Amino acid sequence: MGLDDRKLDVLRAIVEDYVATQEPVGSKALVERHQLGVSPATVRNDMAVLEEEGYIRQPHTSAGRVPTDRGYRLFVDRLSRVKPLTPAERRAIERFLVGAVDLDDVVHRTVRLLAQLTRQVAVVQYPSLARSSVRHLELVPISTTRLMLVMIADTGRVEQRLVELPGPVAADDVTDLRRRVNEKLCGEKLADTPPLVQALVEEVPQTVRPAMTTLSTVLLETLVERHEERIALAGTANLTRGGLLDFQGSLRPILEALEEEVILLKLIGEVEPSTLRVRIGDENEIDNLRAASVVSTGYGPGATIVGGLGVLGPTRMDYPGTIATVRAVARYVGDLLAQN
Amino acid sequence: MGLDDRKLDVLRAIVEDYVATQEPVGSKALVERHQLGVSPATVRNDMAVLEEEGYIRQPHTSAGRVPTDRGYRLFVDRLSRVKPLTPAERRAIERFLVGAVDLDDVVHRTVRLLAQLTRQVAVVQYPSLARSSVRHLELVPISTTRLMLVMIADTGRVEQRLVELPGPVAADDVTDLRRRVNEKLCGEKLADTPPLVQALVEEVPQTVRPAMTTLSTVLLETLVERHEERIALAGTANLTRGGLLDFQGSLRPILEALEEEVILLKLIGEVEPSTLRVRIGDENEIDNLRAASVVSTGYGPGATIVGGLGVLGPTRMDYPGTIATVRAVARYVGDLLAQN
DNA sequence: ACTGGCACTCATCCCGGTCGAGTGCCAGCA
DNA sequence: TGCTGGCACTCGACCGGGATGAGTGCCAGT
Repeated sequence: MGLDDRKLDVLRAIVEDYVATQEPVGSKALVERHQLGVSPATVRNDMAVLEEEGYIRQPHTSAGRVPTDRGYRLFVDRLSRVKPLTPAERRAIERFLVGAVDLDDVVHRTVRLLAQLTRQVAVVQYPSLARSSVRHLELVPISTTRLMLVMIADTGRVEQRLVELPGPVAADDVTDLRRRVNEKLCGEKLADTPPLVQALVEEVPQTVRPAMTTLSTVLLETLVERHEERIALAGTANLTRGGLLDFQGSLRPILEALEEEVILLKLIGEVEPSTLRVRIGDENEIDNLRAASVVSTGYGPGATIVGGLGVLGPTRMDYPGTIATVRAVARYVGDLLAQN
Repeated sequence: MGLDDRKLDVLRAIVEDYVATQEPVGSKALVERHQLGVSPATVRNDMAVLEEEGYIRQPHTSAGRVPTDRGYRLFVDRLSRVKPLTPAERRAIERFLVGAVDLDDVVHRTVRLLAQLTRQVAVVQYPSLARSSVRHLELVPISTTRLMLVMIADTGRVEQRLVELPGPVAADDVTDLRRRVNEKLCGEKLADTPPLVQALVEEVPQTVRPAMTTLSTVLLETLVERHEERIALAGTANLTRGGLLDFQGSLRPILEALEEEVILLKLIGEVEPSTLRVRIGDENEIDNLRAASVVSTGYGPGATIVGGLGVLGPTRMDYPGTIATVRAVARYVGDLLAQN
């Protein structure tokens, strides 16, 4: 049962070689490429133990060994050394993120950067409305019975909705509503707004009561219920690296999963502060992603977290490198947001 | 050189069978499955001519025939009969598009609908700013030296940009600016605004001149230069149907092309009124898409066109069906936009 | 101008044999 | 006890050849 240091070294060597070469690794090749200080026979014995414990397996009898999901897990938890970013990578991050004019711009640049650096599929969640506060609400008259509601959050996100009023409303009344709504809701966490919106409806003068009632419905939808989380995606072409060997030959399930925003949110949305999650193969709850690994973390200005980001790739990925990159990008983006 | 009616019939039969079965079609199978009224030998002679003319080819000596890009082109131009939508499809379209609350919502639903109906990759361009007019401009003070500029177009699109002012500006001045900007620009085509913006800078009182200058830069960027065309994409998983036989085995180039907004715009953005374009294989200017076909058209309220939409699939696609669907969806979306 | 017949081509499939990487086991040695 | 070298064994990958059959081109006959 005991996995002594050498066995762990062997496992590490197997993971590293397999990730690099994409081919099952045999005992002889191992001792040649790593300074293990023992003979292939000894390595074989260690391998037998590792296999018994479920950390590696052989695709077929006379082939080398391949790490299992469990093996990768052990590797990530205890065997991988932090791999510092290269100066080139640091420069790439900085160069990529300066000059973003917009929240949209920031998110797009980030997701492309992540995809490019990790050479995998990158996913970035827009700052979550659930974690934002109201900065400003704007009511723009479109016609006498239609308003455009624009909500600007402190995270820079802007949401808009069309409001169909039950009857015509005068311009002055719209101005009045705008003032009231802003006074009441500005600065509030979105999650805290429902009772305030309710109060608004009651405070409002009789003449605009119907309009306010309709508006309140849309407000609640926009602020809380519809929890419209947005997601940006990039690097799907990277799925085809490794010539269809990864993902057991079919990209189908992966691509399907990537089309579902709900699934993507599950992947990168559930973030605890300053934690980085690595989900390897079977550890993914989503069946379609059983052949993939996901590295994700939260980001936000300072210590607060407003959204998640991460990458998805084959289980045989360069975990240390990917983890370092994801962490670094998240920190840079956080700093960027803090400046606004 | 002459392609008599029967030869055209043969070509049509080949295209239809090949699209259906995905396998090279031989002379014998052809006469079995279609009422051509002649023997396989005759069909073979016709095939020889068709091949000489470049409409079909054989993958290898003892295989059946496969249409070439040129063959598909002839089929689309002269041989395909219009395939009316099934009632189920009509219902699907209606069901899918009612209840959209938002421009975002409309676009998302549309692109998913298209992908689902055609079982291919769908692309929808947001209403182009270049073809929109200004409905309203809003200036939201974020701090004394920062404004959020929100532009609402008549097509429902909303764009926002952060404006860094050169110095602090009073709330009253912001109100004044807002009024001036709206009076000057509302209702104007975005393309016509540059001289008006220029005029604004000169009309404005000395005190807000610096702010207005900065604002004008951002305005011009937002309205004209940045031509921020947005695109929605869905159905990439459909690329994997046909088990890697389509697209000559590699999705790589296709996925790469789909990541580039510029390319997508090229595909569906260049629309002449009420035209439907079919680009088959080699006809695509983009090298990465030489193995694919694109069916695209414009959409918009009434006869005007505000954006493009289309689908991308293998050259061996069901052209009549796809064309009918794309056309129908474009019309429905146009009607939907007309209601706003 | 169409048809049936026929010889021919060539990809696919199946089979058996060879090759070699990699293993497990064991006896010997420190 | 733990490591090592040696050895027999397994089994997938690769290769070549023969059989199969779909599909063709050509030609003579109607």
